[in-house]
Amino acid sequence: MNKEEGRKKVKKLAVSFFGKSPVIVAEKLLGKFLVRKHAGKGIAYMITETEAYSGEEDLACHASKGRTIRTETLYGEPAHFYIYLCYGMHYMLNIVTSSKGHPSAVLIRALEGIVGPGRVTKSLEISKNLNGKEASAKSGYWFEDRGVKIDKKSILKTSRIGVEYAGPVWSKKPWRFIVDTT
DNA sequence: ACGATGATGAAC
DNA sequence: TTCATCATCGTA
Repeated sequence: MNKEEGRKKVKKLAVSFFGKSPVIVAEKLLGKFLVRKHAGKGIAYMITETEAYSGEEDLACHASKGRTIRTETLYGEPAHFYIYLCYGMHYMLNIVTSSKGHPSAVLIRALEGIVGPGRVTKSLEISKNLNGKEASAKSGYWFEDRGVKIDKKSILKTSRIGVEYAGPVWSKKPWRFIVDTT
């Protein structure tokens, strides 16, 4: 056990953490850490902004198109990464939630000091080859609880970004969660 | 305000 | 096979 781990309790998030509705998981991921194995050590980044995408009925969720090659990952096991290319240049990092057969995921929109979903994947060198892989030491990316407690009152909830096409009902769902650091 | 840039799904 | 669309970002 190294010094950092000795000071605070560090718990890797289990599959069961992700086996819930994406709205719950999205909020609970704030203050948790995304850890990347790089150059022989784990570099941890605190998660500060997320969005939930929930099921085929959610017209903003890619699963609203039904089961396709692309959405297959969303229909799979929770705690697996769902990565796709957006606007031809940016990879989006999502983690599958809920249970197998129930397509849903949480988009990681920002980490501490890295704001924006495209910047997150660029900074951590995440690309499509992580799609479908489980969050684990084996894939090189996983999640940890490092004992940071986020006060409910410092969590900002807004509608999701860039999903106007989903119509008023779904684009206005308050499923974007941000740690208010002001 | 706008162009970059390519996978995806739906139409034909 | 073609076409419009897109969970964005850097530059102006």
